[in-house]
Amino acid sequence: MNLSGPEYVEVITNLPVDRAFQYKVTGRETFLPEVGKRVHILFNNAKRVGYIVGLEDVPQVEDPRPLVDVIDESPLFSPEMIELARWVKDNYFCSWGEALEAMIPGALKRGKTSMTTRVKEEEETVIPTDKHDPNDEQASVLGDINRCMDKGIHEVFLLHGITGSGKTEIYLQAMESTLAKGKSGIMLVPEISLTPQTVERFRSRFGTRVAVFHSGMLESARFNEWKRIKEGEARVVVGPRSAVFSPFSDLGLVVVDEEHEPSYKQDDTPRYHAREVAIERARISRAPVILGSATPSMESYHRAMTGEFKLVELTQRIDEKILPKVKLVDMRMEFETKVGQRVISAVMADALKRDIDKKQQALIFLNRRGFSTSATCRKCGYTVKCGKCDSPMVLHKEKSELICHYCNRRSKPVDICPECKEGQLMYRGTGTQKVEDELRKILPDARIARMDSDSMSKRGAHDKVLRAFKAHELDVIVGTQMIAKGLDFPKVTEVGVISADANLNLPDFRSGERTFDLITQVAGRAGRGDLGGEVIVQTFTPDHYAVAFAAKHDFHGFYEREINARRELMFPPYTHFVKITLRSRKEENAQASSEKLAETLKKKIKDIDIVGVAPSPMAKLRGYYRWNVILRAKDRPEIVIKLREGLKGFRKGSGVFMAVDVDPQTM
DNA sequence: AGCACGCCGACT
DNA sequence: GTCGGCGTGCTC
Repeated sequence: MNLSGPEYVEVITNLPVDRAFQYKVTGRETFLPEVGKRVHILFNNAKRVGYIVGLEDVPQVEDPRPLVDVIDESPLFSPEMIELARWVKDNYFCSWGEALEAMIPGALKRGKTSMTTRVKEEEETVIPTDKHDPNDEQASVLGDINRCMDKGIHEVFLLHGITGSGKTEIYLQAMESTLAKGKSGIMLVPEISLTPQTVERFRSRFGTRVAVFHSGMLESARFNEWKRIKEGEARVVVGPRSAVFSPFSDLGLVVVDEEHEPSYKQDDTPRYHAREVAIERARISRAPVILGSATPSMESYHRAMTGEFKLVELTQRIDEKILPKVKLVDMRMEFETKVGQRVISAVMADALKRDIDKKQQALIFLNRRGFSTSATCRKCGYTVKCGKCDSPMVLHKEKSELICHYCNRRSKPVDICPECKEGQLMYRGTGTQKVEDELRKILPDARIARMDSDSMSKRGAHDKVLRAFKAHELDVIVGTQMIAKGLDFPKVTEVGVISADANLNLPDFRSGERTFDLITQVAGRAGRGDLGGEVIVQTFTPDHYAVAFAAKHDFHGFYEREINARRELMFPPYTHFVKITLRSRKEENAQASSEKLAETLKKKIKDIDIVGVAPSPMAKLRGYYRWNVILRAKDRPEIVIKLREGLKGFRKGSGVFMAVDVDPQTM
């Protein structure tokens, strides 16, 4: 028996069971049981990994089972991180263990203590980049942030700055101050902007003190980086949302770049929002947070307006370049007058020709992969859909396939309607592949490349195209989201948006916001050099406020308009939505269960605001029929507590799966 | 989440 | 008679 140690430990697991279980310490464990260490336990007669969250001297059940062993010599989780996990489960509806486990690499979840890692690739020679002297605006923010760090004050700074206003330089210098004060910092970026260029920028400033996470990293590399952070070797982390859980013991700063990006929300359990976790984590560590964006989320800007966040408007463009002019092309007119100009308008075509003649470059943006977007029968009107999803099959010309963009199911393209077996199918709508074809017709001499996840699947392909573009071995790039962010090419004088309203008709209260963000972001790619720039935006709804304000570079105008609508409709940021999705192979079961759930909640929770019970906008996905129960609440932790209570008696039908999403990014 | 217990239908 | 369907409840 261990005389000094505890007699019992409280253990949680990654099961969706929101409770700790007690185990008996035998005294024969390899290591002393302590809070934050992993253990092996027999739970329900199965061996699994658990996490110690408490020590006890009195048994709560008659005869707790003994620990199998303590895995770790020293704790994996600090008390702060265990608290953070508790916050996550209280705000996002998961178990404590599920939240805790989201914080560590896969190998550790499986009980491993070490991993053989491949020999590190040759250290590249890193050229330190010049540190710019901050201008007045930047110096002022940096001063404020430094004061917070010195006094141990948690404050959230919202940096609203147009492209080129020097946000990244502020991040880098704030991070330098953090390190100078002997603390560590986290820099969150959306996965899509985690390009080699971004990483390079950090490495050049901080060298080997930087740890980097990105998707497509080998598990061993992930483990390695995690260990370097844990051991204090790495002091700065750059990574996507999960990097918010980096195991620093001396956190001094968290930066969330592009804070409005939907990719900060995890779309499986635990369904946390990394920006919100970042704020909570920094609050626990009494550290400042910097949120940065050219198009802040309604949520964050509203919190800045109410004084909860400190708003910093960066108005000076570092190089004093003026913003590019945005020209809207009304595609309704185009359709009426010029048959055959349906993809690229005459205005855009002329501008591109001019641009190429002048030996300048262009970026053409369309947020849709493939050649056409749907295949519809001329006779009976049937649209070819994926057998497993409620979505049209998209023609991909390269491999001559129909592909479902939701489940990746593939089939052979056909000419005759599979429904009526008579009508000819017409392939309608425009994807990046069609745009590429059209561009080659309009600009026969131009060197054109396409960048989307189809053409960029090979490792290094992305980098290769960008390098070629930089060297002006390419004139035009047509691409999806992946060309909308961060690219900085001085010879790009023309930026085209093929369809500004692609997202506008989605049944989602954020569709206006998304459209505004996208146009603004893409527009930011033009005119970054001395040659000036122009943006041409094709739209069927030039009068829509999201399109019109984006064209005028007027964030504040857009915000005012949008926030008023949100207030009137009682939508976020004035409330929180909770989306409960029930899915089943049989549609009746999904429907019956969601109706039953709504009834149960109505009965058990007083004042519950059930906004709707309806099929999900994507009513069928991967062979499952989906129904949503949407709730609305004033306070997030409160609705989570109430929901836990309300769900206690609820029995969903067999074969029905339920997912609870707090603050969903899509409805 | 698993897994066992338990209570009703169609089969060797 | 029994095999097995999945509804229900528990896991220290």
